[in-house]
Amino acid sequence: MTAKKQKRDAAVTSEQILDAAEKLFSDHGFAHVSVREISEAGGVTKSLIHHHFGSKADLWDAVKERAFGAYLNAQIEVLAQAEATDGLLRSSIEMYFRYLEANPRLVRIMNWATIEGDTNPLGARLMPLGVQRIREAQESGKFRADISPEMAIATFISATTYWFQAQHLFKLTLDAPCGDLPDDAPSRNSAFIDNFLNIFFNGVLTESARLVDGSKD
Amino acid sequence: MTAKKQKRDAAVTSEQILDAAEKLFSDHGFAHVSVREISEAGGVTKSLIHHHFGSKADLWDAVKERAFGAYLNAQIEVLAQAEATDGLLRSSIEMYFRYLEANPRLVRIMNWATIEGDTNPLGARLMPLGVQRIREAQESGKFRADISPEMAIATFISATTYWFQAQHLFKLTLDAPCGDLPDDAPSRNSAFIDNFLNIFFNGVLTESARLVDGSKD
DNA sequence: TATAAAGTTGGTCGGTCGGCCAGTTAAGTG
DNA sequence: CACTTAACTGGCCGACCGACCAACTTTATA
Repeated sequence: MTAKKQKRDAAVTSEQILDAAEKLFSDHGFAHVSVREISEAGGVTKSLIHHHFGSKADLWDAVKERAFGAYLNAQIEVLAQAEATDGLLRSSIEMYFRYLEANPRLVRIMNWATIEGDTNPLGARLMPLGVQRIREAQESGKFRADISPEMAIATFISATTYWFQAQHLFKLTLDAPCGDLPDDAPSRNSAFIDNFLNIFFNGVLTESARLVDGSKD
Repeated sequence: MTAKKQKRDAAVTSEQILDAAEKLFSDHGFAHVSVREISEAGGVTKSLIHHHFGSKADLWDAVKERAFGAYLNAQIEVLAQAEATDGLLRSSIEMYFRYLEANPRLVRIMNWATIEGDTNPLGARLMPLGVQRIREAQESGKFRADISPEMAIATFISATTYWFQAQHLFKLTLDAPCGDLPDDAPSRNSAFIDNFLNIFFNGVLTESARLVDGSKD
């Protein structure tokens, strides 16, 4: 162990609290979780939570901030490395989708934050970037000019986000009627994003660009 | 007054309670609302709520059941009257969208129910109906064969539902960067559904069907 | 009208909540 | 080492919660 063991470390303790709170809050929502539960789950005293975070609401804010911050960092990294590639929009959408897939807790936190009226910063950050890309594609004649870039982005954010938000609903309704779809979550997710990208880009591309793209009809 | 006035009417009282509960629950969620608040808002005694509905949780169930039931009745009516028309799928999607637009409280109740793990019956009812229609369109060569009907329906449900769920987020992100979009909610909703249907059907139709449809490129 | 049934009320119970505070212990500093 | 600061603890408090109950009033029934 390179790190010397310490009996007290505010940073470590804070993260323990945040971890426990994130799990409980994302599972059951802010109102359904008590500070006592969090303290027990995190192996700390209830008073210690108030010492580090002030109030229960402040702790919830801290949990959200950490979760959204982690996503934004990942997204910035993704955009930086995807800057050069050609199918930037396509890969960005897929990246966003895969990130949500890999972080179900973030999906639930976003959902709680949204329904409680909070302004989570994810969409706000994504929107202008994507809009700009679509505008460029429209000017170069690849994308149809009669679609609104903002609404196209809203469509993609909505479709992908809600897919994970309501995954257990879709699982329910998909299991019963049709037998030709995969029944494990990963393959189902892949099937969804493939179909979505297929529909989305076929609907967005111009006639000429669609032929170049080589999409089958 | 044809109905004789009664000082006591269980049905009327129940609806008063349900109305107050629906408003408060949809606004703030189950956990954030107390039975006392509901009783005060509904002009009844707290004990009366327990008398009529048993527990707070049972009241919440009753609220959801009424809201979903009202939607299902409307949806059945819509499907019946749209049965004859040609663009059935298109009009069904638009009907669903307009119903959500007209009933923001239902949207929030659905969201609360979903995030709390409840199985709301809306998607389950819509899915098989829409899938069947898409299958027919595929067999008649109007829709592309390489898309999954189930995933196409999931895309449309996701996009439309989340649009209303996160409306205040979109409003926020749409206001700042772009000035060419309408700033009132109704026009914005129309702009969204127009763009979505435009993209969706262009992405779903076959080459030949797209030409017949007369969609501009 | 007698009687049962249902609607309605105010009051109260045990329990849990978030927050606070006085006191204790470990870490940092000179 | 002494001393300050920060991490941490246990216990307690008033407020509020959902649920329950006994009593009272109106409606329905026969």
